[in-house]
Amino acid sequence: MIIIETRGKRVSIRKANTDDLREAAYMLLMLVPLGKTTTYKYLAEVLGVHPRVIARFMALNDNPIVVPCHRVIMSDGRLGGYSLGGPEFKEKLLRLEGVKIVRGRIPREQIIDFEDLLK
DNA sequence: ATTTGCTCAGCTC
DNA sequence: GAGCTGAGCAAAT
Repeated sequence: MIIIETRGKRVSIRKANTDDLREAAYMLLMLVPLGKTTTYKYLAEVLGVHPRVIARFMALNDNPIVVPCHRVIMSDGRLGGYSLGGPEFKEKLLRLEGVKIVRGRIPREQIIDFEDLLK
């Protein structure tokens, strides 16, 4: 995979096949610490794909044990979907990890920013 | 807070 | 290759 970065805005020239992108997505996700979350949008921005593609990748996650796809939420703080047990289960998992959910939303502080993470 | 329209890669056939 | 779909987004209401 080749990623060219121009003035802060990322432009990716994707010679990568989808499997490569998938793996990249999973690896980034594994950088998200316990008790924090990230969003489909962030991941999409970093990888230079459409957010829905990230969602698709998560849905196809074949190894939920090592890939914490429940930590990926929507950009507005709402939970988004979860194919293994539904959104209720996703919420349960997050609560279990110490993520606080306020009125159906996850507060900003608990959503990591890849800009910072990758420094 | 809710509705509306846009999106685009993956999927299916 | 054409058409459909969606674990989303953003603007307008």
